[in-house]
This record gives sequence, structure tokens and C-alpha cells, in this order.
Amino acid sequence: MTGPTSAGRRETRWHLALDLLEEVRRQPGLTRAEAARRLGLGSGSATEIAARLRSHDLLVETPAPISGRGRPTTTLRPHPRGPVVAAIDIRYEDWRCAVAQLDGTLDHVATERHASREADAVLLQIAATLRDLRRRYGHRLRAVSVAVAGTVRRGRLEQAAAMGWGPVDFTRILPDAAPPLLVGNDATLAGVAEARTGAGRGAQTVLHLTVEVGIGGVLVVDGVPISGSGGAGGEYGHLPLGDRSLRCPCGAHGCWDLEVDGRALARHLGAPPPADPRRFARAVLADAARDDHARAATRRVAAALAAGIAGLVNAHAPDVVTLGGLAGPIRAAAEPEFEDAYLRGLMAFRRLEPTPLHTAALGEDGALTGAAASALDLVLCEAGLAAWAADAADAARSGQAEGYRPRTR
Amino acid sequence: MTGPTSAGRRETRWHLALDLLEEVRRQPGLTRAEAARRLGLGSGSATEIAARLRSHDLLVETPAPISGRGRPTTTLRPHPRGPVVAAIDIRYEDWRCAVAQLDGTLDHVATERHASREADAVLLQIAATLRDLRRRYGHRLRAVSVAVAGTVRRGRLEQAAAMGWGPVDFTRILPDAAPPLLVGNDATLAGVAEARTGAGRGAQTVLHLTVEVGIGGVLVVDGVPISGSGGAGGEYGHLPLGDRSLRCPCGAHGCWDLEVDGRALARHLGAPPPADPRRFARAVLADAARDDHARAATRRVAAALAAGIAGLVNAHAPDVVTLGGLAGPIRAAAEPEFEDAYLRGLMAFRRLEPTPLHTAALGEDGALTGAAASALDLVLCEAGLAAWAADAADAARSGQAEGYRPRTR
DNA sequence: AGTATTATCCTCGTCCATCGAGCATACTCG
DNA sequence: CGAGTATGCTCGATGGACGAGGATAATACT
Repeated sequence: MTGPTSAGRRETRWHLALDLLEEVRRQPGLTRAEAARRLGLGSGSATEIAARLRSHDLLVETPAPISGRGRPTTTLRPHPRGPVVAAIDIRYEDWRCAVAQLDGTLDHVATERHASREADAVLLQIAATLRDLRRRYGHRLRAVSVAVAGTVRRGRLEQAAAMGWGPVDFTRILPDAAPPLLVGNDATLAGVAEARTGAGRGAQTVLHLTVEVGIGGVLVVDGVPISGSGGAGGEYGHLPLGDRSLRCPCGAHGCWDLEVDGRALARHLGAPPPADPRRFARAVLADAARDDHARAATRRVAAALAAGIAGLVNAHAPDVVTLGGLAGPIRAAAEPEFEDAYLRGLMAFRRLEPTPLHTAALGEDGALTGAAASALDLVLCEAGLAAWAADAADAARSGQAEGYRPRTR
Repeated sequence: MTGPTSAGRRETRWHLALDLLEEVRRQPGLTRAEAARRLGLGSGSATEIAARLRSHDLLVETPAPISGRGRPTTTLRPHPRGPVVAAIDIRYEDWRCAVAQLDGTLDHVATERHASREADAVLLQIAATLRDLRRRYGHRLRAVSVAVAGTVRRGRLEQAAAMGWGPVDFTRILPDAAPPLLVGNDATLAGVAEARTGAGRGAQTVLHLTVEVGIGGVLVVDGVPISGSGGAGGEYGHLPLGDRSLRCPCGAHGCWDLEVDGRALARHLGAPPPADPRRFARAVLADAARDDHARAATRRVAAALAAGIAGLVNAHAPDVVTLGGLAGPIRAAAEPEFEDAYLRGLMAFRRLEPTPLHTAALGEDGALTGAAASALDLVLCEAGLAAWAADAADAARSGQAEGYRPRTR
């Protein structure tokens, strides 16, 4: 009489449906028959699962383009009234916001310059946008994920040196009746995106490294970022791979951070520490083609970057390394020195098949894409789907209570 | 008529039973009622699952010691005719073998000195032992796992410098009708053991580091080692944290390896490279209390070790670091210098609560315990249990077939 | 155009892991 | 020895998943 409402039951309830959704997510526009084949489903199960996903506004089926003989099948796509997540990327000069459906594709990407770079002002703007999204999507908005260039621990931003922020509590940005909030380091999230859908796609273990001011990154295994206790890992820039006599703003000495970015280029050129190391670095890299000093400085930085990458390849044996931010341009500006330092830093047995280094494929969308992906992870799990189904049921019930709805569902 | 024999069905079939076994494994001697509570099982499900595990010779229930009122419950223990795995640890002077039951406790630990250190000779001895185990346990022997101090990639030993071995194919050691074979790096496996049942127990992310000749280790997340492509990771010793002018036997320069072991101590003392760096290191550490030169060398090595550990803590943010091999003694021999270098290497915000460094709890059993654990992982999964059940059914059927059974299977 | 071929989809009866409720059981405590 | 308490077992119900077989919708061939 009570029905299968227990927790244990609920958890297994969406098992295969979830697998199907994951397939669709991995390959948007997948055909239903193909998905069933991949999951090893019989046609009966496929029918049942597809029907359930349709009736819960999770997927729609549209006739697939026909190819060859046989009865045509349908393609599976996110439902137009299905769950969505919001992804936000806070950058130095602006912030971006996007909405993503179940397949992870970004919609409504909007970029807005900071009116003020103060944390309060930025958060206020974001909060207004989220209120708007909440109005527009209602309970369809299932999660919010924020990417920011700072140290994130236990879902809190501890510091964002680039923005000049101290600890920030992001829960303020949420509207009432809030969906779950995730906060993540931008390089970590970009790494997740590159590993799943970017230059590391298909690889099991991906090391993603980004040079902006200093160097950040993450090791991603099977699409999951290895980011340690409370998510505070990924500070590869603070491995002591550099000159021990240099003190890092982080408090340690000899950090790799100090050898690979605009600050390092300035030091090598005898220039004072630049106010905007990124801009400075781009200028020096552009000069490297004709200016001897710029070229020499670039080569030193390229070698320091490549040697560190080789060390990390030794330590972690990734299948592929993806390079974001300035790492690609630095490599390109001093290709021979970079490759030489990389190979020389590898253990001999790894040199036969050196781990490939790829430039990040998602460019500046990386962090935003990764934020969307991590938010979707919250939706596309058994608990998330169960909550979605329960919400829909609640909505239907309260709709009845409000008046006109016949109760025969 | 055909019954639920499909693959998809099989997989979910052992789901809860598996969870129960995992609980028993995590805490041997767990009581049945307690296990049901932890898994959120109703008493009906608990009864069914326990009955199935009993009937498949996986668990036995013995009356639990009674405490307080109420009906007494039973304790769950591995079945005396249940599946077992073999764990082997190949070390410099000897090799060890043990058998483990489902709860991971080691039985019949035997140590045997190498008659010859040649790979062929060692493998021959091991093969004989495994044939013996196979005879004794028959199909109960479900997996064999070998720990060895070398580079393992895709299940093959690429090289074991300490033993003087090149590539070795371990499949030779298996008897006919062989159970699956796993080969793993000893430091990696010791890390798995420390993280699950040793000094890192309870922590989510554990960094295990072992100093023997050079330094090895692994990051273990939720009990799973992060060992990269083909398992060739964990070569932390080949991060370029050391003096770039020193060439490492691995082919790279400035490897951390060269700064933290007996070779480093010898270098600092002006002695020639020792034939047995471990023995040499122990001697120097013992002298450090009274000999100034030994003390100075020890301090340098301790500082190099601690600074590198701090860098890795920055990079990975583990919940705890476990120190195996000589790492503990080196730390103890120069405690102040070690702690100072560790703290100074941490990023400032980590110094408020420095990640704890614990001496490995399993001592020389670490690799063996980890090998057993990784072998058990093969058994305690849905496919493993399904295979076990199928084997038992086959045995019963062939037993019948050998006599009077009609062929109408 | 009509039929064969192919591939997919749907319906139906079955199976069984899991569930909760209620009863049975086995111990301690007073 | 009964009251109290905690656990185990039996039972009927549920619903996700399954396979078989028939229905369906396209192309390919004659």
C-alpha cells in the first residue's frame, strides 16, 4: 500500500534511465537505437525508459534523418521544458553567464563588464541575473555553478588574488528557494571541460595546465577532477620547481608560478613587476619574433614551463596534457626550446612515446563549460533525477489544488 | 522460460549484496544488524541478502557476543570455503606471499629469500608456490596480485632498477586455468593499503610517499590509486625539485629522487655512491646522533624531503600524508629541520592547519596488504561475484556430469 | 507499383530484487 | 517468570527490467 518510496528503492530507480541520459550527454543528437545498443538494452527496456524520460520532460524524440534500409529511429534531445543549470565565470575584467541543458551545450551566453571590481558589486550583479533566471525558468533551474580564479575550499572562496578578493561567501548570489550552488576554481573547471569534451576527450587521465598569472591546473581522471581535500588542490604553481631564492606571494619559496608568466618575463627583461602580467606577457610574446631580449626571455620561460610539465608527466603519467591560457602561445613562441626542455625532462622510457601536449580546444569557454558540466553532474545522478521527478509531481499536485485541474492526472 | 540471465540484469543482481560485503570488508566482524542499519536495509532485505551470501559460500554468520537486552544478532565473517586471493611482494632480498580472504586479512604469510636474484629464478619459485596454492584452493583462488619495486605499465613490468631487471612478463608465474593476474608498483600498493586500512584510514585523499632508493608514492582518492595511463604514474621522485646539474639514472635532470635517499647522503658526505643505498642510509641516520657530518647530511636530506612534500601538499591538498620506508626515520633524525622546511614550503593559507604527516602504519606489510586489497577488488565487484556464483554452479553441474547425470543440462 | 529486406518499435507475460508490515524469536532485566 | 527490547523471518505487493514475437516504416529490388 505504501508503495516503493523508500530511499534505497529510489536510488536504483533511475539507474538505466541515467545511463541513457549520460550517453545523450556524451554525444548530443544520439539516436535511440544506437543508445540502446551501447547500453546493451533490449528493445522492450529501451521503450520503457524512453517513455519514462519523455513523460518526465527530460528528453524529446524527433525523427532521425534516414540512412539506409530499415525502420527509421529517432534522435534523443533535451526536452524544451527539461531541467537546466546556470554557469557563471568570473574573470578579471568581466563575468559571463550561460544556461545549459542536459546535453551540456551552452545557451544564452552573456558577457558583462564589471562596473566595479569589488566583490560586493560583482556579486550583486550576479544575484540580479540569477533572480532573473529563476523567474524565467522556475523549478527548471536545478543548479548554479560559479567558476572563479581563486582558491576554493569546501565550497567557499578563500581568496582570489587576481581580483584582490579575500574570503567571499557566494551563497548570497542565490535567489530564494535556491537551487544548489557550486563554486570551483576556473582552471579546475576548464580542465574538466577539456577532459570531457575538449582536447582531452577520450583520454582517461588528462593533465590540464593553464598559465595566466602563475599557473593552475588539475588532473582529471575519468572526467572527475582530482582536487583534494575540500577541492583546494590543483595549485601546481606552488610546487618548488623554480629558483629557491625567490619568494612567492603565496608565502613559499621557489614556486613554479614565478617562472612561467608575465612576471617571469619582466624579471628576465629587467623590467619592474607588471601591473597586468597577462597583457605584459602577450606583448613580450608578440615581440619575440623580432626582439632578441624578448626572445631570450620567452625561451627561458618556455623552458621552465616545459621542464615542469615534463616533471608532472613523470609523476602522473597522464594520457594527454592540455594547455590553456598563455601556455599555448608561450610554447608556440619558443617551440624548439620548449620541445627540447620537455623531452629532456621526461624519464627515458617515456621518451619513446612522449605524452602529447595539446592546446586547449575550448578556449575562453573552458571554465564556463566546465562549470555547466559540474552543475549537470548534480542533476544527472539518481538523487537529482528523483528530485526532479518529485518536483514535477509536486507542481502537478499544487496545480490541482489551485483549482481547475481534473484529478485524473 | 529463459530466465533473467542477461548481462544487464546480472550486473544489478549483486548490488546490495556487494554493499554488504564491502561493509564487512571495511570492518571485519561487523554485526548483521549493524550492517543492515548502515546500508538502510529493511529486515526483509537483510534476511534475503544474508541468505544468498550464505548459500553462495561467501559469508558465515556466527552468534554475536550478547550485549544488553534484545534478541542477539550474528557477526558476519568470510566463509571458510569462500573465495581467496594471493598476494605477492617481491623485495630486494626476499619475496613474500600471503593468502587473503574477503575481509582482507592476510593468512599464511610466508617469506622466502631469493636463491638467485635473476628474474627467471625468482619467477620460477613464485610459479611453484602459486601452483601449490592452486592445488590447495582450486577455484577458490580468484586472483593473484604481485607487488614489485619497478615501473609497471599496462599490467607489465617495464623495469625494476633495484632488482636489475628489464621488462618481465609475469603471466608465466600463473598455473594453468589461471585466475586473473595483477601487477602493481609496491609503493602504489602500499599507498592503497595505508589509505584504506593504515595511517590514512578515513581520509578521502591520501598522499603516500616512500623513500627506499629514491622516492615513490601515490595519491589515493577514496581508496583508488591515481596512477595514470596504464598505471605508470606515481613517479614523484622524478619531479625536478632538485639540483638541475645532477643527472638522474632515469635520464632526466634534477630529480627529487637524488636528494632524499642514501645516494644523497653519500654525496653530501663526499662518499662514493653506495652499493646498497638503504643500508647506507640507515647507518648514516644511526650516526646522526653523534657525528656532525652525518647530522649535517641528514639535515640536508630531511629538508629536501620535507620541502618536496610541502610542494606536493600544495599541489594536491591531501587530507593526510603517510610516510613509508626511510621517510619516517629521516624525519625523526632531523625533526626540527624537517618540520621547518615543511612549514616554509606550504602556501601561507595552508599553514594554519598544516596537513598532517603520519608514519605509515602497516610497516613492511604495506605492499602485501595493498596487493591483497587490489586483488580483492576484482572479486568484490558485480562481475566478480557473478563469476564466483557461476563457477560454483558449474562445479556442481560437472560433479553431477562426472557420474550419472543425463545430458539435458 | 508491388514485394522483399532490413531495422526498429511496441505489447505482453514473466521474473525477481526489494520493500513494509506483522508476527515470531531470543535474549536481559526486574 | 513475565515485561521489555532488539532482531529475524514470512508474506504479499510493487515495479523495473527482460525476451519473444508481432507490428511498423523505411529502402532496395524486380
